[in-house]
Amino acid sequence: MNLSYETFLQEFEALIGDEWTCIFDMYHKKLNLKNRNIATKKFKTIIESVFKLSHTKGFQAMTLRDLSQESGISMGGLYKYFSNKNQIAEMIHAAMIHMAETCLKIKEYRHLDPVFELNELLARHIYISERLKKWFYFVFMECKSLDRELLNTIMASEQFMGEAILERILDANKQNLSQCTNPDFVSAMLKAMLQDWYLKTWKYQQKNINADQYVANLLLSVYQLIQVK
Amino acid sequence: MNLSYETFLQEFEALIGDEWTCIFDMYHKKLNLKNRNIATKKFKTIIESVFKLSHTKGFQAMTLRDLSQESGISMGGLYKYFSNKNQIAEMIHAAMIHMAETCLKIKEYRHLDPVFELNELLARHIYISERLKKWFYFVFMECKSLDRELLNTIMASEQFMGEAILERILDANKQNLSQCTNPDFVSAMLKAMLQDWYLKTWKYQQKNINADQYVANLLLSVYQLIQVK
DNA sequence: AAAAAAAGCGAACATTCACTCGCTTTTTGC
DNA sequence: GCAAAAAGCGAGTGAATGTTCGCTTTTTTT
Repeated sequence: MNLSYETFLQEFEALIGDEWTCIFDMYHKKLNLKNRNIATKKFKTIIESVFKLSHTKGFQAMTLRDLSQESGISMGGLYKYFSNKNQIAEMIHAAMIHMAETCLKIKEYRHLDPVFELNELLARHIYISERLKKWFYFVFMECKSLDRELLNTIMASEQFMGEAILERILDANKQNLSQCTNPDFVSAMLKAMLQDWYLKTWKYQQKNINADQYVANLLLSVYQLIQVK
Repeated sequence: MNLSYETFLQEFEALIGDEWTCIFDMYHKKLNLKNRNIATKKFKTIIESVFKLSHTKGFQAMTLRDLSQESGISMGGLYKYFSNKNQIAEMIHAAMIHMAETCLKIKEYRHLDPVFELNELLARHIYISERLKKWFYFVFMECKSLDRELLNTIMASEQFMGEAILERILDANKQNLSQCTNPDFVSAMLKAMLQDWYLKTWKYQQKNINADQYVANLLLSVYQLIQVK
């Protein structure tokens, strides 16, 4: 059996619902927001405007007047949904981390076939970053507007992923399923490819490669790179 | 024969000299700078300060007061070396493009063994981006502070590189030197790896992988991915 | 339907920033 | 060694930005 993007999406919805209610759940108390219906819609328009503006001019260069105009919400109105500009970035980061971890950590992979585990790991990462494309892109590009603590969380989960990949390759070698001569480099390569998917979305869109095809190609490359027998 | 980073550095010096005189040559007329000796030194301290500050807080978030303090040059003094803040970014971009193109285009690769050509292409790119690490990183992260024209130049040279890689793979297939079933994906993968080298410098530094080792690993992967016979 | 609560508004405020300019110091040309 | 030119200085300026707050409109509760 192989995971597909469609089945992943179902899993995502069952697990998280959607990103806007997730943000609401995380922050409504802090911000004194009562009406879930209204607030989730506003979060959607605000954050999508933030994504659009920071994609073209960057988060720091985006002014709150820009955001007000783009979202159609007044300055005073905006401030009901965050307490200062930097908190917007923080909310996006924190919610994205929460969603990604919820999605990636439900499965306990250990003690299965390491090559299969590696496939699962890579596929799930592509799928979650496909579902949350703009979130991943934002977090990568704007991580400098962040405080140390959140940044550390991100770095940690980055490293966790890198090590997980490496471990599977080493396991596969140990179990004589593969003979990879440069596991460190190959795992770095695979991580770079996970990143490329959300950093260069336009490129793959232009080449008409969807998430499933990308995963298929990635897994083919894994077989060649670690020389699965 | 194989190019090494050391021999590349000699070539670079012979061709360009160093980055600061390059910037001086490109901009001294516009800025009315007369003393080459003084100006190149100042450019060095200013731009290195820009790299440091924009690495930690981003170019947009960096204020000219920050820059003044970091470089030890007064506000008025700084403005002798650029006419407005955004021009700093433009100068860095333009100079970096100029240096990279000078380095990459001297060699006319066509009509040799395509696999050899591919190796050369990749190696040269790693080496130039190693020599100009901070420049490449800055251009990637801060390209949003740019006007359309310069951005287009960058995009064009990006695409040129991608196509050059792809062509070599297709040629190798055609000449029956390799049998790559997914040339589009493999070329995307190689490009991603070129980028990873200057985006994640700290990672490879930590793993004690230098430019030559990186190239060697990359070339090994090429052989596996395009299945050289 | 009235009253209370929540959501939304935008002009006003204080602050910060990029940038300037009159001046001093250093370098260059003779 | 002196005059002219170049380089360097930093307080001052106007514009723009993040943030607030008294008020209006909409929604919820009773």
